[in-house]
Amino acid sequence: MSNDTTGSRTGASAPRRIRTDARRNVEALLDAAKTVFGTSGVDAPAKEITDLAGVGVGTLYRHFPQRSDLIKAVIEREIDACADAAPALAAEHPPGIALARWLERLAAFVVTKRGFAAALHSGDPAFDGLSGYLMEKLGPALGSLLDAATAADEIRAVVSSQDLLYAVAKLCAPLPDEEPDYGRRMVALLVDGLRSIDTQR
Amino acid sequence: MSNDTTGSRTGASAPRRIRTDARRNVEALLDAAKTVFGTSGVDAPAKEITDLAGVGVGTLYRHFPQRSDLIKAVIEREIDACADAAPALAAEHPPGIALARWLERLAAFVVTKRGFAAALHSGDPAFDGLSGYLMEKLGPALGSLLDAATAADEIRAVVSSQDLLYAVAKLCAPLPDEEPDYGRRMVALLVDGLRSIDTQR
DNA sequence: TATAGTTCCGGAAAGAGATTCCGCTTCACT
DNA sequence: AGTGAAGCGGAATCTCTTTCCGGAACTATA
Repeated sequence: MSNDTTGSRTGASAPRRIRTDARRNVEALLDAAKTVFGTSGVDAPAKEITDLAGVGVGTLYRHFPQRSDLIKAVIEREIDACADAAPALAAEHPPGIALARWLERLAAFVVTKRGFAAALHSGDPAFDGLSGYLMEKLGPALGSLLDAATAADEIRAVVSSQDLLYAVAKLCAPLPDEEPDYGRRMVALLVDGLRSIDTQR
Repeated sequence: MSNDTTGSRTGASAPRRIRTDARRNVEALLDAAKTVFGTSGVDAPAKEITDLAGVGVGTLYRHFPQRSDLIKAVIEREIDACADAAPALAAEHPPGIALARWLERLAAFVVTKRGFAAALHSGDPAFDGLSGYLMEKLGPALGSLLDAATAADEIRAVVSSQDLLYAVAKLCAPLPDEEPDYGRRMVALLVDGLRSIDTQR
């Protein structure tokens, strides 16, 4: 009676490890959903996703009871990937270039993932917290790039990472009739501005 | 054989007048849709709308074969209302105040109508042209207010109506975790800046 | 490795809502 | 008033979502 059936040190919160097939299915679903969302939009039939993932519908609903759960998971995964790209860039390039490259990558993400801006602006309470997640994950990543670039005297210290993040998010959520790379151009301009140390008095 | 069956002067393009009951139903549907969209979101069941409008589902689909047609029509109607408000404001207030009031009204529209930002950012080609419609209708309305205010020396002539329009549209499409009146505040700030003639050298 | 106890899976079935279709009504014009 | 077109309602149909449960697969233990 007094024995912990799992033997785990973490206690009541982790009664058992997640089954490996379950994790594999979740990954397959997220991959499939990312692809299908890109092809047919976020309102694509569930069957299209489950077929591509090679699982039954039941499995989809087990892991993502609401469609918004699936959308959120896909987006959060992309945000993570974006954050993870920062250290590699920082290692490969001088600070100013690393920052520019990373912002380009962020802009590309926001521009191409229409579903992202749509979810962010949908007003659906299911997506509350998404922009919080964005700040939380990307804020530090951007912050360290920014600090490094500032310390190396490659940019002017005039913006916070939050300022930049929101600026990119808002500028890159394009209006339909805008030229397609309006957002990217504006961000590039912004970065050029930041890096224009030598033209300053 | 050679007779025009309608007797209309406009020729082939207007074979017959639109039936008054049809027009009445369209109006009822738009009113109902506006209300229901506000209450239950743009994905509300069609029945909810037709019931409120007091018509059958068939009637909805006759006039708006796609849901996006209905959404577009509702939004365009609000845009029209916004544009129509300009002359009245211009008649009642001095130019600078009229401009400020109108921008407040525009901001309120963008902020409250979540569906607007969502449609604009959805990426669905069905909504292409919406932002064009916005520019086309609101551009001149804002332009005349702006010209009047500039002529009366109540604001500085530093922005185009398109600049202002896009600025409002983008600033007021709020991220979920932002304070709710972030957009309104930013627009107010913008207007204050425009009107700060006396503090300029 | 064999066993017991869970967790997870697939896909049929039920439910919910969207969309079509057509006989009947209402309107505009003469 | 008569006539033909336009429009209407809502039952029927179709599509997609969501639930449900018998059985398969996995993990922990001996």
